Amino acid sequence: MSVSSLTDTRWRSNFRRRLRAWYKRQARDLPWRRSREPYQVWISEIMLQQTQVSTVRPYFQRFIRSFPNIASLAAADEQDVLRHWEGLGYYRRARQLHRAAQQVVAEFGGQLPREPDRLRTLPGIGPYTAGAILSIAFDAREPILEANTTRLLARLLAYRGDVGSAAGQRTLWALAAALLPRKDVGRFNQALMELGSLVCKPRAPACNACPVRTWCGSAAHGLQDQIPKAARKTAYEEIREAAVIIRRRGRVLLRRCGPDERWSGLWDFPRVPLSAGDPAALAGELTRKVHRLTGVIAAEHRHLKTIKHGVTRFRITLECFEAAYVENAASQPHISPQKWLWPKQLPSYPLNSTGRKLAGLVAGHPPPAGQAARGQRTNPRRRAYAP
DNA sequence: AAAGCGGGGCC
DNA sequence: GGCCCAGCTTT
Repeated sequence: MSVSSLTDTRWRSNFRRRLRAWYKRQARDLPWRRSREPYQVWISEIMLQQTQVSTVRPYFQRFIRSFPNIASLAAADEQDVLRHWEGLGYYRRARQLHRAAQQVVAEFGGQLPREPDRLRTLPGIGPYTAGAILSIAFDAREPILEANTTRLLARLLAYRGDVGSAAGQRTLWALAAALLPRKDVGRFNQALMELGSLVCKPRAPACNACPVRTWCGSAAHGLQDQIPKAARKTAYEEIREAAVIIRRRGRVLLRRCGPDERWSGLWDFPRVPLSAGDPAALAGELTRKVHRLTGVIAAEHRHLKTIKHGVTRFRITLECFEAAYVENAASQPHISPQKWLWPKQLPSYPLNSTGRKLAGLVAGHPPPAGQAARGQRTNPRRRAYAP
């Protein structure tokens, strides 16, 4: 199959027929396929950005139950929306989705617009998502291009260039557009993705089970393992950080991540970068950095565990500590909100994944009785100051 | 054009 | 341990 054969009408209709027949038999029963309501299509497409189907499945159901329509999402608390996103990653999606719902209410009368240009003005909706919503929900004749179809179409074309380059994107979008049927466009687009996901897989594609192998340039030459060309360079950076559970009379200190840091909008235990100094200086470094971050002085650090995790281009070794509150000695007001929370309150705050793990430790290990008593002496109970 | 943004599945 | 995922936005 080559770009020049795009003008061959008969070829394209045969391709579409084979693909649809396959999809009719093999389509998975996914929650978001049970409704073509624009709102539900929208939610699913945002959740599915860079996120696998199996991961999204339970999130979608809970989200729709809690926010059944655009108006209820627009009226919700951002924290509540984030809580439904907890664990899904790319939390900017949730904040943008929330803002977009408010924009739809304010500017579009509460209905998703059917015009591509207006749909694209909503935060979080780019070329793919707009095409997906318009074709699936409104049966508009709009192409899509994402991970599955990029691989599928590149293999069909035996495209040897970089599929991520501007030229590669132009070529593949053009093919996606040229293949579109006149009607039932959404089902066709989903069939392309499904084929890419179930058959035309990244490794060991099941070419023998492929309904469109006849037209595949890669299968014809045995190139399916080399196309698309892998252009990924990981280049991780190893860093060390520390997170501290600071206990104060039964409660623990949480802070909300600011707009310019990771996990913006989510809550986390106080977390600081750790220099690779000698272990003896660790306690002092922790006390100093946590104080600078939170205004709170904590001591008697006890190491709990080490968690390794990755985010974007960092491999993080996270040293988790427990510490006792000494005093609040903030030299300046802190922009990011922070709160002392009872362990039972933690589940109602949106946390990042390591924060969630530490929250589990808090619940499982209540503070020793002696520590609470010591905290009480150094910090006698008093009335809260009126603001 | 490249970087930032998460977390889990899978080999 | 590295690759991958129904991408979008900012620099």
